[in-house]
Amino acid sequence: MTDAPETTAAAQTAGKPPYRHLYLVDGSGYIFRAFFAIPPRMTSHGLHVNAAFGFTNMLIKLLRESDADGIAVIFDASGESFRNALYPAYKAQRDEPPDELVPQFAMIREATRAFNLPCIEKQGFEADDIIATYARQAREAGIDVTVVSSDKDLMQLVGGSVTMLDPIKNRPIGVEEVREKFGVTPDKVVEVQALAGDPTDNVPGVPGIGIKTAAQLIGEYGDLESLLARAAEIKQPKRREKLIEHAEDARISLKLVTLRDDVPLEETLDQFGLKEPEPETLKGFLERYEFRSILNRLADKLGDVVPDEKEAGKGLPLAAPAPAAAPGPLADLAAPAPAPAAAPGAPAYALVRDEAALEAWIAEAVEKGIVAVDTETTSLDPERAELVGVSLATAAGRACYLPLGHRTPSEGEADLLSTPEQVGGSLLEGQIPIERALALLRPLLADPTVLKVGQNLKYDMRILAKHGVTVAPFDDTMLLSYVLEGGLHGHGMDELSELHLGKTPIPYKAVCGSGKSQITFDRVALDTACDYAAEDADITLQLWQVLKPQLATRHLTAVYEVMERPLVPVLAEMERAGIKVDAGILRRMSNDFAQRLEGLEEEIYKLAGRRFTIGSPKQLGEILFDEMGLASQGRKGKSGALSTGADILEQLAAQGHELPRKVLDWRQLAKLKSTYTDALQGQITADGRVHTSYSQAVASTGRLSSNDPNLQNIPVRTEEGRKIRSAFIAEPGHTLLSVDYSQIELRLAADIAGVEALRQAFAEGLDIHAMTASQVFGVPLDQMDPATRRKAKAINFGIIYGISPFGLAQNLGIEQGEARAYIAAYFERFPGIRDYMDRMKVEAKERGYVTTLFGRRVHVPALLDKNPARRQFGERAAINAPIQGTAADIIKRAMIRVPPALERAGLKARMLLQVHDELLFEVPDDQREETAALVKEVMEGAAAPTVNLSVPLVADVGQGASWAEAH
DNA sequence: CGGCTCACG
DNA sequence: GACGTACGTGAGCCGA
Repeated sequence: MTDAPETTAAAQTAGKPPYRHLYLVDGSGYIFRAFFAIPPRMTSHGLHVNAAFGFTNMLIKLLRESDADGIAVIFDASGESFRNALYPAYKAQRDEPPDELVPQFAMIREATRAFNLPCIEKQGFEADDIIATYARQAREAGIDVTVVSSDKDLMQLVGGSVTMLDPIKNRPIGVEEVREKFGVTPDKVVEVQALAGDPTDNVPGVPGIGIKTAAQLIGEYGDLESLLARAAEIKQPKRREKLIEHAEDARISLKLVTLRDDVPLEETLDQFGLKEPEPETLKGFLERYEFRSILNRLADKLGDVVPDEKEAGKGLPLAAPAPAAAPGPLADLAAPAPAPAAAPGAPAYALVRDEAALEAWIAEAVEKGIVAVDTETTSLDPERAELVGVSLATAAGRACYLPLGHRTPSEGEADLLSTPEQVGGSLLEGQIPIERALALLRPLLADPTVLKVGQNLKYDMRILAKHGVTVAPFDDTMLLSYVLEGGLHGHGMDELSELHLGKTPIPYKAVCGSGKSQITFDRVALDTACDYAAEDADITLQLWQVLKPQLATRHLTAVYEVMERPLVPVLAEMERAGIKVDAGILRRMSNDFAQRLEGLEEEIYKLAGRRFTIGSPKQLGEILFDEMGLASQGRKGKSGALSTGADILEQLAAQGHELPRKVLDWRQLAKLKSTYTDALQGQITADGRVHTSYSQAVASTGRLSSNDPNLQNIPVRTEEGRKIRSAFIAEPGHTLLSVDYSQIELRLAADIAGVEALRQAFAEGLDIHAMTASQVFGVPLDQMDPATRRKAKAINFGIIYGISPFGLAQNLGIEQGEARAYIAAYFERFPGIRDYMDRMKVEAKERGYVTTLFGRRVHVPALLDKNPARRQFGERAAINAPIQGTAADIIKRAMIRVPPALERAGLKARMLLQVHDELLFEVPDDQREETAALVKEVMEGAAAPTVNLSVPLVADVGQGASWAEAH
């Protein structure tokens, strides 16, 4: 090995090393960082091994996934180094390492030897100097060098064929990263360090100069000596004096931070070529410290740990890129390399095709105690979706895809002669049978010691529940983001990835296409599917790593853990339950509407003098305002067209015009037909029920939203519309029970704004709108007329929304001046309201968000907009959000408590729907009364014990065979 | 795909 | 005095 011809530049080496890429691992640096970065971990004997475990995994990763064909691990020798002779205080004030860490120093050396890697240290020198020495030698010998460390003191080595790799973040550190950190190129790093100093190592530097200033000075003067020589030219007096006064400190600092690259060393470069580890030694080491996941992963190399391996290497979950050069001695430790030349830094993901591989991933997840999970299906609608595959991620950049239901791509059009198999496609080979795979996954996904991380896990839970798989415990990155940054941006994975990881995930469109040529995920080729699906799990895990720690630091743990996370399984169950809908009623209504619409259309055309598209605001506007010359309020929309909204048509109708009235009637029926009676029929599934989907991370205030279909906006305000609710029915022998909060937002406004008169009224159970009317308009309660009460009611709503004279005038159809006077009278009577409004505006402007009584943050970025309209919009939102948001918090708390309360009481009711202040249940007839009382009690007490409201919460109960009757 | 309109709390 | 108006949603239709 040593007989290769020497190069002149490599005079110090004993021969030309038989490798091309040398990895110099900073063992001492690693252990400190790993100790604090990796969660605590103990052997059964109580020995702390977290840093050693991380180190071992890191070595395996290097051996398998990098192109390293030479490795040396470098350590600090015990005792002082030559730097102490230069400057006695150097590293003098360092704390003793923690007790749990001390024994791990030896373990890491043991690990290094177990992998048959050289362990290098030298008295009187630090690891960094040794690394610098070998890096220089390797560079001169034409060998690429990667320094595995994140130590800033090593960054001076970067450049040319030398790069660094942060082993904990698994991130390369190149010239760019160094420049980001120090503001200069690597060759100037020591100059900057010398000026800035380093308090942790007691490197003095020049007082008052940090990295920023140092970089700027070095950028200007080139190097430390030139700067010191010309220090008198510095303009800032303080800085000039300090530089002159501390010039000698700076020179000593330079010597302290400059690494020696001439350390006399026994081991030479040619000894660092990879050698196969001794299986018994390695196995002994792994067993001694109980690194079971690693034992499993290396099972095929070490024998008999996982007995039923069929092909060597096949079960290994690690995908390694093919070595660039001839395979090194450990190449055979590496998994087969399916990954082609990927972009630098782009991880190659593993495709799991046999049970052994799946078991290895599961074992790794168990070992890690955390795994990100994502399912791929044939549809976004969980009711119709079929499971196609599952992806798992166990660490950043480490993920796999488990295909389960991929089929042959269907070719061409199906015709009458096609067999069902040709239409449906046949299951591809090389996939673990789905039930077998799920049998393996089931214990992992239910394992109480393994945290499952997902993005919008409710969806995956519903899919997996169909196969009898439950997921617990779990975290949801979408909800983490929602709790942390609700109101600032959306919480979809692509958006979060861009935002937090600076990475654009593979677009779904790129995999499945779009529009007419879109295919379902089960028709995607396995390799493509793997890239896409495993990336999702990988990103999800990385998002968790970014987001989860922020919960505690921003004091949002309770919001997440008490109100959001526990709601997920509750919502999943409500969605799964669905609500029974009588299609016959809807069909008959649709037919009725169709007939009446036809009649109305004839009349409208007659009145207009011609046929036109009534549903087109543009055409209607032309008829009304141009052809018929009706006077309008002149309100215009963004497109510049005059508005034909209901309020405008209402005014025109009030002026005695026939056409606007007819159009209003037509619109009402058209809306009911298209949005409700027609659309809902198509949403009824095979069980005769409609299953909505709740979005938990959409509404900025903390509310839920309902979609596909939206069951939170089923008509109720008009007689005609309410009929649609009669189609929502209970199963035979059951009753629908509706329990809704009475005036919850107004009650909360009274509490939050501290309006004593309102609180009093609620406490006494008075008619709150009548009370308001008597206060504001001076009418005694016993003489209250409906019109006055109606005005007061509008004002009360206005308060909740962030009232304005214009809005109130609009709502009541009165002059703005009159509305202004009402508001003034209101504020006069209830001054707490105005104080509250001002407080919210100030708070929101200072902090960017307002909070609910339960601590939820609602961000209102519009408050800082320079456009006054948008800013005022933000002000109103800031006023409304604590009220609406607190109400949302309360009903969420109730929803979480109701199912276990029913369970304890032995009641069989199912919670079906939530409509902001109402919960709808399907109850066995004989349990109506008991269930109603229980639900009412839970809802009324839902703020306690976290918040003690100064107003009572009241929930009203209704029941009947249909939602129309129950409401 | 944005705008308009309208259903709900 | 600007700016364009009540807070929060989702869905269907029209027309570019």
